[in-house]
Amino acid sequence: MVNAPSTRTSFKEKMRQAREDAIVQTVNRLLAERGYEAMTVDAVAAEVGIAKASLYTHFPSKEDLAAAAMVRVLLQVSAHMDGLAPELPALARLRAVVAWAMHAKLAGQMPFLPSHNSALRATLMAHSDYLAALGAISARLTGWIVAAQVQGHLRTHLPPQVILYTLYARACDPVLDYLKLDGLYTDAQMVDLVLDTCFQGLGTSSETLI
Amino acid sequence: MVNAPSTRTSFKEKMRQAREDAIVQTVNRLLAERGYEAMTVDAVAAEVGIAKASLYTHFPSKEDLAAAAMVRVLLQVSAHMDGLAPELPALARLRAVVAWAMHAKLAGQMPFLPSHNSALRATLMAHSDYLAALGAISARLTGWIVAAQVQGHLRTHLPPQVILYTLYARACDPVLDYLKLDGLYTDAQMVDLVLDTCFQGLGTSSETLI
DNA sequence: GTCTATAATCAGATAGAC
DNA sequence: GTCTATCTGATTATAGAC
Repeated sequence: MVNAPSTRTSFKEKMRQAREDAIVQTVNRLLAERGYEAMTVDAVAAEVGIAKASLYTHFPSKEDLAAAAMVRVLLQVSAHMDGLAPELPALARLRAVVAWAMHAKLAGQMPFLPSHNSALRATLMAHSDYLAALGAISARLTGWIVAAQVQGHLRTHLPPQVILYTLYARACDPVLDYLKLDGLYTDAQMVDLVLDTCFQGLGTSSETLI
Repeated sequence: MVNAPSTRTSFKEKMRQAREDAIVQTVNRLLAERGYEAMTVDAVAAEVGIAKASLYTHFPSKEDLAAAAMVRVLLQVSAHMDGLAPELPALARLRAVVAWAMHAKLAGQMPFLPSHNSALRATLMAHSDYLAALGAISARLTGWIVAAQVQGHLRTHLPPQVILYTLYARACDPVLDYLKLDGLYTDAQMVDLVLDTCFQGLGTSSETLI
């Protein structure tokens, strides 16, 4: 037997996986550039360089395409979290995760966060892989948030949930888009500025106005 | 002459204006709920209770419809700014404007901020009324920001432009959407929480806060 | 001036050739 | 398995009746 069936299957599966990666990466970029509604399946197929019908052999619908892209990002975030030194203070790890996401956004690889009630939101909320990845990340981040509060690095009267949402929102902050349009700062400077406003706030500590 | 032409014209113009207001208000809400792409002209016409063709006698295109809604919000913001007591510190006025926008968002009356490069963005950037209103508000807010920095209430090493963008972004903060979904807080509590994270930041500092 | 009905276009999804 | 060609439905915009 020259070709063992398992070998052939494995090779084909590998190719298939590679192409799916290329597809999902393209979807990621187009989602970041245009958002879900404005991203067309034709554009995805054209950029990947395959026929639209071939796309549909990999993903049954446009919504699943987007969900796969979101899951990919979540898994990347999770992997990045795994790589952070455990001896770092929890606050430093939180900053690092948000900074990583901001850099991804500036690189055009961070799909928009589904804030407004789009058709996509319902799909994502029914997508078990997405929910699992999001839940896992949220649980870990919440643990870090509580730890940072215990260590006195995050303000304790803010509910952890509020801090978690704020970090998610800052990871996709449109301020980065505006600053990038101005072109006055490097990517690193923009990330530092937005991180600074996020953790330190806009106001001075002396102001006590409400 | 029983009916003076000017009177009839004025009355008709008044009716027309009233209907345009109803249209724009509906557009505002649908933009807030669904975003530009997902808002259909059919839906607008249906909610207003007129035929789609009648809509097109008021506004030549969907894009102009959205632009009118954005201009309406900007004019409302401007009017709100006019109504703020000038003796208030600049920081208090800035907080009040952002708080007003947040309440509008929670009430479903704040159309999304055109952050991602949508088709609408190009239209708005070519819409003179929109640019004029946005420019006027930005100039006034920047003046308040600089004043607050001079008074020591806003951190001086942050460029005013960065603070301005941050305030715009917070006025449409998706954190409000997430908190609202949880349903744990009143509108006022949510606004206070997000304002707090915006101006005070998430982190503690060496100096005591509040 | 408003509405019904329709044109024109575009996007998501699929059938069938190879 | 991939591509060309097509279907189906939705959406923007308009023509023509009243």
